[in-house]
Amino acid sequence: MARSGREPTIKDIAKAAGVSVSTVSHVLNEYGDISEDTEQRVREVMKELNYHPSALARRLVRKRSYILQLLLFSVEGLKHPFFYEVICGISAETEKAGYDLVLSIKDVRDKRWRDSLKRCYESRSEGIFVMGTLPGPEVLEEIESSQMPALFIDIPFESRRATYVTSDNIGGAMTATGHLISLGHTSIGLINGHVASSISKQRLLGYKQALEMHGIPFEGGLVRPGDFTEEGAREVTAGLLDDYPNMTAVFAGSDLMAIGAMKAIREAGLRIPDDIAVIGFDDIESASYVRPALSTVKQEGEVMGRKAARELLKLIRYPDRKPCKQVLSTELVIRESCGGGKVYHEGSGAEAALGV
Amino acid sequence: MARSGREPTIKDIAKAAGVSVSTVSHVLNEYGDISEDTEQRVREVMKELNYHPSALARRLVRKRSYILQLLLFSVEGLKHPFFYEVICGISAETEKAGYDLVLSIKDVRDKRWRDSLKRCYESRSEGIFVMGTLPGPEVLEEIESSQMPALFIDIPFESRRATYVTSDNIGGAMTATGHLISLGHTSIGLINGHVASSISKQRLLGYKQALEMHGIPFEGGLVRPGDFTEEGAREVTAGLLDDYPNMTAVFAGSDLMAIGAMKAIREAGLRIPDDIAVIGFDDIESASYVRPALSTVKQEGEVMGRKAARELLKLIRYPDRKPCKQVLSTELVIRESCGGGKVYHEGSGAEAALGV
DNA sequence: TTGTATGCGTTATCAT
DNA sequence: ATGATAACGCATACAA
Repeated sequence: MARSGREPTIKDIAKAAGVSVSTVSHVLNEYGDISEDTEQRVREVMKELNYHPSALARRLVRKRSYILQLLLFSVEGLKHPFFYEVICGISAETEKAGYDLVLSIKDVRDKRWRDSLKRCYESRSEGIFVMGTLPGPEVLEEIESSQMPALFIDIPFESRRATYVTSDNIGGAMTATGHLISLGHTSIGLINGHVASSISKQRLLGYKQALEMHGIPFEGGLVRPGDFTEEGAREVTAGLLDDYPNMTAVFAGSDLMAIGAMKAIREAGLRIPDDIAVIGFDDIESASYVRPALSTVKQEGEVMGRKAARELLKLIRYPDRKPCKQVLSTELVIRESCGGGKVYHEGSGAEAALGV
Repeated sequence: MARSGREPTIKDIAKAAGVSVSTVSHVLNEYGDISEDTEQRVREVMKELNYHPSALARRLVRKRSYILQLLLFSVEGLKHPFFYEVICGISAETEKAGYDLVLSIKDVRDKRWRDSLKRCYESRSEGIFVMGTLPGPEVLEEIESSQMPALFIDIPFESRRATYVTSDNIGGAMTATGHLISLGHTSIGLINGHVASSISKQRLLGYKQALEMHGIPFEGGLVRPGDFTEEGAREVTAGLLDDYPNMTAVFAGSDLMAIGAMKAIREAGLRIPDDIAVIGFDDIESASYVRPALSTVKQEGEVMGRKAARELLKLIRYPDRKPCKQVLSTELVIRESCGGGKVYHEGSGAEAALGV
């Protein structure tokens, strides 16, 4: 046994097995050029000494870190369940590929995000995932100039070594708006996210296109910027309700905001969906719990994470590959908050039993 | 400039600045024994060449990885928002301490969890966080025998180098049950988690103690093991409703299960809280969205994560320190699902405006 | 099939 | 205040 307190090294194994370090190295890396006998002996010694080759040393000599960074810009108070799903997808794929995933969660207001990137460079991360609400465009510049393969989640940024995955926000918004129109609504409010956010812009676009397709004139006042929070949406919706008494439906840019909108509607003494129909975006867990259950546009977080990971791995593996963005299709989930629709079965059939 | 394609090394900096590598190293590590002039020059060169010292090399020579592992055993379909909060807390503290946090999410059913640990050893992780539903007791044995400092979340395991943080499950369960009792309920169902899970055992204990304190006889049939899922709780509750028509309240071991219970209650044609009162555990986001809003016992995930991280860091820093477990207090959050109580204000005052 | 020697990019020890 | 040099633990080209 090696001196206690010290991790056994490849030398210890070699000595104990009576061979050279390179022989040990060869069995470690399965070169397949070691005799049955020797290999057996070496493996036994490794077991015996509980040997684990140092990834630190291996990474240094191979000049590869096998590390991927996940940088998440989080907004306080907005613990987005959607992120959790995406992360699960990313983790599954990167682990399968033999990478370590280093997680870094930064508050958007934390000005020290450069420190996180610096440490990411020092760790020689082979690539990076970026998600959440960017503290500013400098993040994009910084990452682009770093030349590091990068994959953005729901942040449409492309460069020579970077690309993104996102949902079909335009299509999803069109579907949502179209659903409301098909139910007879013509005065539809839009509670959007930050105007700066790209997904908000796209959803506005989809909203407009749906209106246009059905010959409904666009009314700018019906569009209000929320901030992706429940409370923000509640306030904005209250204003909308005051200004547009004829409005009969609301499309919110996220389920969280839809829930805020529902509160405002109820506070105004109106009923959902009888007086005002509501539809959201995301399909978070809560969407099926609120009453009435929220109709929404579903995004598959885990799938998004997996696709992101696979793309980043390709970018790393084939440095000359042109980054390829991916737009995932969305799915309309009809529950109760828009009325009139059919009931969406969620496996258990519980919704159906509850009646609409 | 260094040959393109290669990251500049400390040698490149030394050469370009006309000094030795050790001088560069000294400014890098702020020994404070380099002349103003030289330091200035070295720093300029580093900027110019966009130099980032290799953490790989540094870690090897220092024999420290500055890496912490986060192992999360996840149950499919149970995307626990609570975990997300805990992870945020862990990330914040570990990053502050200068550590990289390597995230690994494994499905409980995935038998290859040993691979994750193996890679964790190879990376020379200085410590590990473990959370979620363990695939078996072998995980504990494995981690204990590894001698690695370990911190478990909501998994009461202690050894020479390991300990855990958890909420006061007994106290929380007592509070919840006591709340129901104080509202006049005497026949109270308990939808618990897996019997094997320690937190379930503790919550059962708290439930029993509360009954005893108020002289209410314990009725074994009122206790049913759920599986922490919404659907499981729904089925179990249905059975409970059939078997105990006199039951007037239900305490669920998690908010998710409470929501499932609510569905079953409604399906049985009963009203909440008029016919059956319901209280949960966790205080996840959805708890405030369901109608009626769910009264529950709140656990602070982020705080738990921060405490866990601080404790693990101490364990690493002081190897002879006795691991110190932490039990965080819980808080009763009264909303609408138990009736009779006062209204809990959630900042916005929206609940109050909705009326109860 | 196995061994020897060199280097990966740092830090640290010892000189000067 | 600065420099030369030996580790750190491994992989690999080359020799035997």
